[in-house]
Amino acid sequence: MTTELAPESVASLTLSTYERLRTDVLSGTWAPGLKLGIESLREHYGTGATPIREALNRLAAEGWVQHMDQRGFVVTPVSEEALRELAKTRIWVETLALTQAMQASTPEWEEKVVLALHRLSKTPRSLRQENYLENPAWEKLHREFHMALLANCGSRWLLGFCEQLYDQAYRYRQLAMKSAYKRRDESDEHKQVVDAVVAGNVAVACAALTHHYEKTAQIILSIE
Amino acid sequence: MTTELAPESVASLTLSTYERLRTDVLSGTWAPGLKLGIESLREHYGTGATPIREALNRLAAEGWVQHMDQRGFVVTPVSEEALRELAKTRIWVETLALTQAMQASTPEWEEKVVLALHRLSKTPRSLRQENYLENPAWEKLHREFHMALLANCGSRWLLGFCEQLYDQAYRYRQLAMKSAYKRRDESDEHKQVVDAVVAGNVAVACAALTHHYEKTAQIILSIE
DNA sequence: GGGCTGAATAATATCGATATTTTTGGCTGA
DNA sequence: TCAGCCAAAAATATCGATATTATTCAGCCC
Repeated sequence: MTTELAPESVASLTLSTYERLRTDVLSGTWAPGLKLGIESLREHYGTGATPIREALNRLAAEGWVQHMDQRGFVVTPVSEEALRELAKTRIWVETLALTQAMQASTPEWEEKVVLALHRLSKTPRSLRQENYLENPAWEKLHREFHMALLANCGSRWLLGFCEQLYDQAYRYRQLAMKSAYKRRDESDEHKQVVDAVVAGNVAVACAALTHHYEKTAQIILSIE
Repeated sequence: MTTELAPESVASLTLSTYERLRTDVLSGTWAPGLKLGIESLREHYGTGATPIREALNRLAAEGWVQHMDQRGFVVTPVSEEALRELAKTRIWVETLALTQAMQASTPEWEEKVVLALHRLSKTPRSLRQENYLENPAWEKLHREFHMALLANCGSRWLLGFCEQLYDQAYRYRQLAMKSAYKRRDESDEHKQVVDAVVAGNVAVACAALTHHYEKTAQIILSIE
């Protein structure tokens, strides 16, 4: 057997194009409803048409873009109704996942959750004091915290659904940030969830998580 | 505006290739773990490499095939453990969807469910009396019945997840059928769910649905 | 004899060009 | 003036060929 090198070192163009395109849709660089012409993307990302098309097909299956047969791709539109539906679904599905995770609780899992919260709380939300500037490190730890919370649910399917919903919600957060930033302190909300998890109180934990998401949705809706 | 023709009449090659490939994976024509070489698929489906690759990318995002970067595609393997996890997840998620659907119940929805059951019960499970031969009409109506049951849940996301899980379970059913067919009468199980839905009893309906899926998984596991 | 090395081989990934399809815009006729 | 229609233009979808990357296998060194 040969020695293994870092697998990411030479990703295929399709993969890296996929990742770049995905990032740009998530971050709102490509606005909702925008037509994504093959030719313009080809130029923008400096590749041939094949990697672009393959990436777009994957993104379409994941719901980030829509594919109209013979008529190209558009960034999936957003709407107030879609956000409400997303938030609702997220509460349902993540509540389910958290319940299962807590029922299968182990000391190792509990420790990972506490650790994830600790790391998150030590990282600043914004890179600048005066006005908001996204902190990639915080975003990464925030996602990891929420996923650590659900990691123990015992179903990769369910976990995958939660990731999808998280990322979808992230896009709405990003789009809202573009128009206005409302200062907010989530750290207390996170802490309440973890406290309930450590105490083993499923009902309280789910309620805290629900409250966290309802508030997020409410803030975004108040901006738009 | 010009007159609209049937939109399916001239599907792009990518789309029709995607559908054919998907069908072949679902039905077990391409066995789990099988390497799907671009060249052989290209010959088999009589197209260029581009439509094949695009279809494979979509299927990869949906979990039907796995994509190893620079190393091609393989049909997602199956395992006893994966089936158990799938069945478990399905019960969780569909129970959730059914609960929400019933809480938002309307006469129209109830009627659609009853109708879907009626149509299903009038269609034979197998095309032949002596031995099992899949009846595509029954399969179609069976899927429609299960989706009608959840259609009222109020979340397209949740509904999409349920469809994914249904189709995944379908593949396991198909694979199991290839080795042995156990005669089974699902019609009674379906009826029990609908009776509880009509009666408005959420707990009983969810229990009946859970029982239905547990039995399915158990039968498949007993074969393998 | 066993494991490593490095060309030969086979496959994937990518490109550039072509064939189809949709869209645009101007023209005609009422 | 406006609807309907045809031709030109733009874009998507697809192909065939090429560049890149993994795999195989024989030969070599230890």
